[in-house]
Amino acid sequence: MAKEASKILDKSTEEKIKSAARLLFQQKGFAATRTRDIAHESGINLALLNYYFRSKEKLFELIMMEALTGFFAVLKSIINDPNSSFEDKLYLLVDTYITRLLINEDIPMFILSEIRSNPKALLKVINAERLMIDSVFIHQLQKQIEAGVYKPIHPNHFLMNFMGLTVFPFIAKPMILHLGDGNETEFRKQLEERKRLIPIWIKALLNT
Amino acid sequence: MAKEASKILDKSTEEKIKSAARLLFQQKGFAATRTRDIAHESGINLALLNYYFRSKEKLFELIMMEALTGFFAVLKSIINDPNSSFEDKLYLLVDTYITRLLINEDIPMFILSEIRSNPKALLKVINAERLMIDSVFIHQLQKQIEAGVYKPIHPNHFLMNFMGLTVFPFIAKPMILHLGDGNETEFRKQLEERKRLIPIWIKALLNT
DNA sequence: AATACTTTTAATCATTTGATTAAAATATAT
DNA sequence: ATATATTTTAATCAAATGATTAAAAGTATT
Repeated sequence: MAKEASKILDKSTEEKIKSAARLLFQQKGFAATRTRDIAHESGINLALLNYYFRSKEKLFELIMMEALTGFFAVLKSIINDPNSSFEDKLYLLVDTYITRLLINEDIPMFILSEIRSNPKALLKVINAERLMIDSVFIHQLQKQIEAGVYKPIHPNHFLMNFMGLTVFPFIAKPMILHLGDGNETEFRKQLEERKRLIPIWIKALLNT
Repeated sequence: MAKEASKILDKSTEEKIKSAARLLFQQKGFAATRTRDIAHESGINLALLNYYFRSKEKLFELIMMEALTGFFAVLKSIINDPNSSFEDKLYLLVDTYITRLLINEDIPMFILSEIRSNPKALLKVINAERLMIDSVFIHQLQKQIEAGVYKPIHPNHFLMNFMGLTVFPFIAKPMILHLGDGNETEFRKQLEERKRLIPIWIKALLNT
């Protein structure tokens, strides 16, 4: 096989394009991103984008699919682990997601705003229907409620509370900074604090 | 003056365009909205859009400004009312915003995603710098904390928790429906429930 | 009714934008 | 070294898109 060297180069340009596309799609969304900007950002010729990925749409689908599978793979593995307790999962989910989102702050807005533009296409592809409500995590919560450890709560409320507390700050960051004291370093420090605080708060909600 | 009759017509077409623009901009965002779609949606000739509003940008700025001022006017009047207690404000904010957002579900995603594209331009225009942190609402919270009614919490955490619990469900609706039981009627009923529940939960957080 | 002003329309423009093509450059195989 | 295959480039295309224009239609004023 004489493709080793070229395959490496292939992958290198392909990956350059993907990285630039990831950056721009996540920052500006599909509609506001120009293929020329992706080409420029990755330092390649515009035609190479179509050579490697056929079209802007195809490239976008690839980037989005990778973002979604990355997002849900971690979620699935945590919430359906039969060997960890409800509380374990709570800590692990908050810690894992805040850590990941501090590295890539744009992911939540990217996923949620593009899902809003095209909910069926994007959500049907990933195999996540009733993912939460049928999970070990939620079953464990319901067991705890039945056992009297926590007060009754509808799983949907729990889900909204949990995601709201964890994910919302990343979505609303510019507004929160503006309405608050506007210190970004402080903001990131507070997000680190929330790894510890959110599980405590969630448990407080569950006792109310 | 001979403009009365025509003024009414003016306003009617102007308003038709604005309504269509509001609908499409809020649903699809600035970049994905075509002026032709606005024209078609409002049943007017494409040229009238420019006749009345000069450009797509200008029309967008108008729509966005009205959305922002509507959003913040209510907020300001509630959080700086010296005659209501902290708890009063809590109930009123949650109730007012959930009621409004149930009528126009797209507003939060619209505002937050467009602010993300252009934070300085959009946030500087509205006079809301440190709006929350310098409000009577937050001052009252701090008094209550000093008085030992609530446990200490950083105002930013409070703000993120409060907004997260209230606003996040509207932003993540398609995903929440997909991860949960997918019943939209049920979802709306749960949002109604949250008017009562969020203040209770917030107070639970503040006691933890 | 005649005139002036405002609103609306159809046609068209200029740019932007996603995509393609044919040739050049580079790498691989014989 | 030559031939073949792959990758890259510059030039160009066609459609989409925001905007303009000049004429038509409608309304108000005298």
